[in-house]
Amino acid sequence: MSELQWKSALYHLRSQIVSGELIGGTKLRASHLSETMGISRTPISEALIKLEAEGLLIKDKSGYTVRSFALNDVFDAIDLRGLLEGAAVQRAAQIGISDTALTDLETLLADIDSVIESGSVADYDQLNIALHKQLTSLCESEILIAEVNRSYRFPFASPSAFPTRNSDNKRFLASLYVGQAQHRQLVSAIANREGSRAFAIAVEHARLAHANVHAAVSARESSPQLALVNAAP
Amino acid sequence: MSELQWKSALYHLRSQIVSGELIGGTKLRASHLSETMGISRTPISEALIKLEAEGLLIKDKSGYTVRSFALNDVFDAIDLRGLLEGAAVQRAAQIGISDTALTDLETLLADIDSVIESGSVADYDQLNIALHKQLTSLCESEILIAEVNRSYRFPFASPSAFPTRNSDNKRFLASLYVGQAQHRQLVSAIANREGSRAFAIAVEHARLAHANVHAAVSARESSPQLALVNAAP
DNA sequence: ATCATTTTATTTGCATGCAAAATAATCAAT
DNA sequence: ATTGATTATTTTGCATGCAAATAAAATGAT
Repeated sequence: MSELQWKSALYHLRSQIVSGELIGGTKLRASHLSETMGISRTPISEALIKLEAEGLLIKDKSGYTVRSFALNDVFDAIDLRGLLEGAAVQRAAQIGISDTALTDLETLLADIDSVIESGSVADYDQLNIALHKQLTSLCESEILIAEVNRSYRFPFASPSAFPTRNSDNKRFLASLYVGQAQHRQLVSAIANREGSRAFAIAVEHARLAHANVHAAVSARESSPQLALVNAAP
Repeated sequence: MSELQWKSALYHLRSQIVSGELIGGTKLRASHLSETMGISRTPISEALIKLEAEGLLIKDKSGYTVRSFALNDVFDAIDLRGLLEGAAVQRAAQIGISDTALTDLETLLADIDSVIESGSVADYDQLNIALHKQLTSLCESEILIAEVNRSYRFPFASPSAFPTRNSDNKRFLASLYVGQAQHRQLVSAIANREGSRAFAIAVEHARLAHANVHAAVSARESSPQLALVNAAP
């Protein structure tokens, strides 16, 4: 497992940014990072270029700066994900899916049911992501799939954002049930070739995350997914 | 005008790819490009990384390859643009726009009318892009605006694709009139705060490009925008 | 103190050298 | 001829040196 230098720099910097360790507005200097990380500037620069393309860094005439996110950016990113996932499932419904694909989806639904009962949030996360990926893949558009996945690049916009924490919280538990009900509606809509229904459900499903963000903010929970978001003005 | 080396490499390579001079599947070697372009490998590598992030190149374990586009990728990219522009104008309609913004839009509409009459396709292109940018900007979501602009990165998906050529062609002239009618409908929907109408018109407006692609393909026109698309299977 | 100007220190953009990896070429054996 | 092993060539990934650009510090003027 050759651990390329630029990759480890990329992963390290990205995790520092999304964890909030590097707050918005921080200037990142290749020469300085090179010293602290003990690797040369060339692979650091590569990592910085890629992080800029991901939208986590902004480049001005001299140097990179960690991007600041306001709360409305969070909502916009969530809505963007809903829009793109919606387009994907709408197309999936229109073209129809195979029996085996439907069986796979139903297996995933059942698995998610059991992890909700068992309360294992880590497993829920993983299965939830798997279901979303599976649903998206059914649209048979490489370009659309790539854009849906790209919309997950900000941690607060990923489908697995917020539900993962505070599993003993009632409101959170309710949102799990609602979300899972929407998953079932989504699969049903696709199976029945109801494209616009599938679209609407996916958009609304993403909107669940709005409520979770609001809850996290008003409870002043230090949610890891919100670490890279600036204090509200 | 400081002409950075990596920028000129980026522009040069990008234009070679979108013009079809470099066809899909071609392998791009930094060392070789360095010699032919007379600049060192470092800025070449930067350009290649950025082109990969743009989706024009694919990187396998060793080296970059020019991406191949099939015809269905073209339609998918056009639909993606329609979806994102649609989301932007829907939001614009929902939040409402200022009087001055509406005046600006109407000025652009009138300008487009006159260039259609005068038949200057280059001017049409520029004004059409300007109108689309203006419309998109009204959604007041930095994140959405960025994604709409990103959806223009493949030349065949940009709003100014196909209409620019064969201005003496009847079918093409008709599509200009239809497109401009849709522009007016779009502005009217936004002014009237009719969000879902605006969305639907934007999606349909992008679909005009489908017909232009079909026409270009069946006429075997060597359309510059289709240069990077592979021969149909 | 505030601001402008010069000086000093960093930092970036680019070139290039080099080892490790990958590709291409050569040859051997079936 | 095809396959496999060996060698030669190219290419990448990384390190690093250097000039030009940028930021920071120091100095001086009001």
